[in-house]
Amino acid sequence: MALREKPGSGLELTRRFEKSFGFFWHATHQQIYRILARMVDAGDLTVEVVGQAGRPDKKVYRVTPAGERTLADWLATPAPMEQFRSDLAVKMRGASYGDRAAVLDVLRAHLVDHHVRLGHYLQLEKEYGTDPGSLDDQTRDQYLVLRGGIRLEEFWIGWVSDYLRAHGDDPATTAPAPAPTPASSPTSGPDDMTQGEIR
Amino acid sequence: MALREKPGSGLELTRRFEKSFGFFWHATHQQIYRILARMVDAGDLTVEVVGQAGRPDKKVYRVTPAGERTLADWLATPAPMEQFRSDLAVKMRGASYGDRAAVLDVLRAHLVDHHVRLGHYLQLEKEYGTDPGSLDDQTRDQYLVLRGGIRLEEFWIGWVSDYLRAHGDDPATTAPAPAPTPASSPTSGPDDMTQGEIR
DNA sequence: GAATCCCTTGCAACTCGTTGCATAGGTGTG
DNA sequence: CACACCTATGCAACGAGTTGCAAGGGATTC
Repeated sequence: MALREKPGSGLELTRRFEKSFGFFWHATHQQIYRILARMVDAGDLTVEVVGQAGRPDKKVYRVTPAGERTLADWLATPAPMEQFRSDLAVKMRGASYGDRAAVLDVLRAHLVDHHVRLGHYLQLEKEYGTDPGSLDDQTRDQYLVLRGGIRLEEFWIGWVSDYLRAHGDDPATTAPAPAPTPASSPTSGPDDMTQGEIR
Repeated sequence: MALREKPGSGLELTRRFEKSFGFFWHATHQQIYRILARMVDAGDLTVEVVGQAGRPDKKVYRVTPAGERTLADWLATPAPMEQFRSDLAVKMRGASYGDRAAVLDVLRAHLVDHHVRLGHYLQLEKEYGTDPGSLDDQTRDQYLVLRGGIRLEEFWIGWVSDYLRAHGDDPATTAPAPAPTPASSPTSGPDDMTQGEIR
């Protein structure tokens, strides 16, 4: 996978993944392990078991030339448009079949979540300095993806604010998060919870 | 499900679903059938087999009072934030591990797709008239969800345009779709293709 | 008249992803 | 010392969703 260009073990990768890909792709260690195993089968990776002092052994994975080719191919492959799918949209759409006030509550909660995230992302954005044009290619890509995250949060905030407003609610009371986390917050970030029921 | 408030059969629902939910939730007839069966088990729906002249029998599903309660409960249930997940983001992020020009091509293709969709949605938006405030609750919800679709397309267009621009590409050449489909296009709409490889 | 398509329902098999649990040694806390 | 926790890997089971295929009759087309 695009980030495995630096070798590492399953858990390491999981964490690296979470940290750098976190907000636009989440994966559990389980998934990573399984995919890693599959990729070894396919010849895209090699494994090397490394013993560690005072710790369980770990398996260090490395990308093979074939793997690099696979990756390059994948990158050049046109992907079909992504299917947007959202419980929240369903709730907005179907609000009149239930307690509208309750739905608005749910939306308001989401709104603050998105504000929090946005604040977090904006914080991260600062770390790229004032002139993104001066960054090297890889870092610029990172920056641009982060910009996407920011735009995404703005999209959500705009949308549900619209909805709330149209239903006589004042989204401004769900204030634009005042002071975000001081510098870098270790515990914060894209906190994911378990999935809810669907339909 | 939020739309099954009007009775109908599996295939009918599938089509209704596609038409009204289409762009923010896609479901195949298979899924619908299975979920329908499950909901009958759960007591949220009743079935009635209806014979038709010159056609296979169909099963008409209806929501029970218990089903309405289930739905209302679901609507009021706070859902955890949705996990954004995007191949495209991965490609942008990892473009330097492959042929960047090819990635830009992929992005350009997406850009036109999103422009097309946006055009389509804007067309639909017109049908709601000039004063959305005057709509009844249900129709307004429909309208507001459509607004979300529009915002979503704008998000995508903004994002990938940013990316292209940052990499010396001029997104304007991927022009803002000139003349959209004349009035209502039967064959167009959220056209979905099969999924591509992941990671 | 034959071929083809549509309608309706459904089965089987698969992928992707999640959750819960197990193992097995090492470290830190009360 | 016991308990909880971290690291590291992994199994088993499940749920959601997709694809391919089937059956059986009606309608359309050549």
